[in-house]
Order: sequence, then structure tokens, then C-alpha cells
Amino acid sequence: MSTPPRYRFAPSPTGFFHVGGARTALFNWALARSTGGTFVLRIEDTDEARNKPEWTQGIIDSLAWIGISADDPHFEGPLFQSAYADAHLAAAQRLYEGGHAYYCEMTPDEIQTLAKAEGVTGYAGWSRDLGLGPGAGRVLRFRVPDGATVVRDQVRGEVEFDNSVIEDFVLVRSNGTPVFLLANVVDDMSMGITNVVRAEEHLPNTPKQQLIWQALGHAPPVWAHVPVLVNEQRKKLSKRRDKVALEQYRDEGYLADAMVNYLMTLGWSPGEQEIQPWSVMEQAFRLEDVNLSPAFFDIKKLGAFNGAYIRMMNNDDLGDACLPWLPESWGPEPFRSMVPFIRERLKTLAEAPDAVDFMYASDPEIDDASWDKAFAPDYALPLLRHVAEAYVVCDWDHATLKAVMEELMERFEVKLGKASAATRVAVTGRSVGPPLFEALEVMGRDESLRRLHAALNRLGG
RNA sequence: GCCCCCAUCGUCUAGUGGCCUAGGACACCACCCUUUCAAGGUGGCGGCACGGGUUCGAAUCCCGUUGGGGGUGCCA
Repeated sequence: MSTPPRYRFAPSPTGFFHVGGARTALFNWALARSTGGTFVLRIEDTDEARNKPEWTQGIIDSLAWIGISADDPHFEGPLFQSAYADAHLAAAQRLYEGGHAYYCEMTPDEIQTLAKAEGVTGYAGWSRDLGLGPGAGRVLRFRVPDGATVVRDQVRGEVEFDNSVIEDFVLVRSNGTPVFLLANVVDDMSMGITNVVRAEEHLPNTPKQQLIWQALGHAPPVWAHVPVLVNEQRKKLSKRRDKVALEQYRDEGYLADAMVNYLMTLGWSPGEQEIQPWSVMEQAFRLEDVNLSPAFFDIKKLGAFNGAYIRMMNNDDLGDACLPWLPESWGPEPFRSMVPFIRERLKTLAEAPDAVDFMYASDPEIDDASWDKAFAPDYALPLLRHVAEAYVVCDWDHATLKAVMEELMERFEVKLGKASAATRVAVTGRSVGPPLFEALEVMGRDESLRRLHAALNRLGG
């Protein structure tokens, strides 16, 4: 095989971009790039009722986000299926003239009624030999030949379908528009597609499409059907029920690299170490290694990947990446100074503001439970008084602040964690947060003391 | 109903007849570290769906059962 392969990704713009679609796109992208081939993006926009232009832009933006860039030399498109309507109809005409298709004027209702009466499951080729010509209200149906159709699939091996269970399916609707089965094949054919990698839900369509390829006089492409992604009920991920929009994950602060890495591990494994850069996965990916069973999309594991990727970033880059999630009224400081101390506490970028919000508030929002717990011990109040006193004069760096606290903790015979609890809640309002002395250093002496005194006042002196 | 696909810890997977007393990751639990919470470290829990074959030997091959999934549109 000397000609480079041509892969394609053919989503229909009927909603937000689906994580399952993203994984399929990634598989195609890895294959196209590692083989020196091409990734063709074709927007299947023939269902006018459901298609909207903004969804198309959403697909393009989402693909770009996960690294499938229209600027890459391996990328071709977007091509729009709607632009090829003439070719679809021309192919239909050829099938009709070649005897591979025939017209039928039965309505869906009539078919259902007759099928029930005859005890069959669907359309039983009733108009096959009527010799009907084209006309209003008539659909064009494919004349499924006798025999069997063997689909050679790179993921599943050979799958055989008995043609007798494939009914004479519709190629062109009574309103004259081609259906997906036909349009999809004709486009793949005219775009020179050599490899079709798509989700398993299309496997039952494949014998029909292969039959169309053959009737049109072409050898079919190499097929590959990858398993679907499922929810906790092990049902195919659905836009209605499940959180599947790639855009939503992006907006919630998941990193593209983490999402890409996680998606690639669904149905495939990059080896002993599952956190791998795209450059490695791209080269290692093989359809033959793809699993055959549906994979559960586990948000918890995605979160773990995301945390790992966040920790791989340097402080400056992480700070930059978090900026879009900060409230508009916030300046970059003290947030940037705090990045080194919150980085290993973040699972998503969106959590960044919550980690430091006490610094931006004019007064910390006191959590009553934390407060009560911190001041329950007898030593708490007197210790806090000493802290407020000592912090007036000591050097203002986290090491000194800690040393001062340690001195007091020995005097009160408690551990550092307990000794710091009152100060922490006084300054941050909560019992958990970033490292205390580092936060105090960043916040500065004046504001820190102000909060300590505010707490003492609240305690009545 | 019919057609097709699939079946390793709760989840994602490694494993292609002996390297398996089945490895890793997420989750969970415990301990360590520790200024809280995390992160990190160590350990633990936990699986080859079941039944028959084939073979000296089966997670790996074959058959069946059961279970799950996908499809069954003049949607894509």
C-alpha cells in the first residue's frame, strides 16, 4: 500500500459535541497522523430539521481544543454533505438504472399494516417487481441481493450478515432527499476515503453500505467499529440523559490534554503507564489493540487524570490557565502568589477561585462549624491573643510565622495543627485551606492582623 | 421478536496455551509523612460469568448457557 490512507470523521451537527465523538475523532486523528494519511472532517448536515449552523462551529472548536487542528497538514475540511446532494442523487439514479434499486409507493403505515398481517418484521420487498418508475410519493429502495455479506473489520474480524435479514432499505425519500446510508457512502467514495473508523452502533449499517459500494462498482473501505461509551447503567451515552458535552467539560476546567489522554484509554491502553503525552499515544495506537466491549465514561477517573495534568504544569502556566475562572473583579494578585500552594489541591481549574476566595473578600466568610470547633478548647482564645501580639513585631515570612507559632504551641502543649486552628479560622473563615503561614505571608501583616483582631472582637475581647 | 457484537477486580485496562499464586490505574480502606486539606509514600480489599470440551497444561482455543450492549426509521 503506497498511497496514504484517508480517514474521516463525519459528525452530524445536531447538538453539543459528544465525548464519544471526540474519542472516535481522536482515534482517526492518531491513525491519520501516524500513517502520513489524511483526516477528513465531513459535516453531515442533511437532516435539516435538526441541524443548526452553530453546532457546526461547536464541532470545529471542540476538535481544535483537543488538538485536532484545521491548520495541521493532515487535516482536510470541513466538507459539508449538503453540498454533495447532486452526487447522491446521481448515484441513486445509477443504482436504479443498474437494476440495484426500485421505486416503491407504500407508506410507512401501509408497510406496518401489511407486515403485521403477513407476520413479518418489516418491509418484505413488496414492490420489487412492480416496475414502478419515479414519481411523487415514491421512495427508491435498494434491491438487496441473495447471499451473505461479509464485513471485514479491523477491530472485530469478519462479521457475516445473511442478506435475507436485510430488508430492502430506502435510498431516497419520497421528498427526493437521499438518506444517510446513501449519502454517507457516496461521500466516502467521492472523497477517496480508504478507512472508516466509527462507533459500533454503525456495525449493523455496514453490510447495507458495503452492498451499496459494490453495486456502485467500488471495493468498500477498510472498516473498523470501536465500542461505544456507556454510562453507569451501561447504556450508550446519550445527550439527553448524560453529561456528554465536551464544551461543558472544558468550561468546568478540565484540561484538553487530560481529556485527550483519558479518552484514549477508553477501549485502548497505551501500555504500563497510562498517563502519556499525545505524541507517544499517537504513534502507539493500533486498531487491532482496541477492546471489544463498551467502556464506562468515569468522571472520577477523568478528574484524577486532570489533577495529574494540573500538577505537571509549572506555576506560571497554571496561573495563566486559571485566569478565565477568576471573578472579573479579582486582580491577578494575590492569586498568582498562591498558585504554588493550591496546585496540588485542584482537580479542575474551576476550583481555583474557591481555594483563595478568602483573600479577596473584605472579611472572611466564617463557617460556624469550623469556628466553634477551633475555639472549643480552653487554650484557643489565649493562644490567639499571643499570636496577634507576636505577629505585630516578628519578621513577616512564612518560616518566621511558623516558628512563632511553634514557640506558642510548646507553651500551650499542643501540636502545630491544633495551635494553628484558631488563626486559620480567624483568617480564612474555614478549617481547611491552603498552607496557613504561606497564605499569611502573601496576605501581608496588616490584613492578617486586622482579621486576627476582628476574630478576637467577635469573641468578646 | 429478529439480526449483530461483547464477557478479566466496583470501573478503565495488561494478558494472545505454560513467564499468572492474573499485573497496573481510578475508586475505597488503613498506615506513614504532615500546619488543615490535599499531594506523596507504603500496604490492603477486590476479578478471569457459568457449564462442557480440546490439551501434558487454559484467563487465553472450541461449543453451549447466562448476562450485558448495539441495531432493527422515508434519524444520523
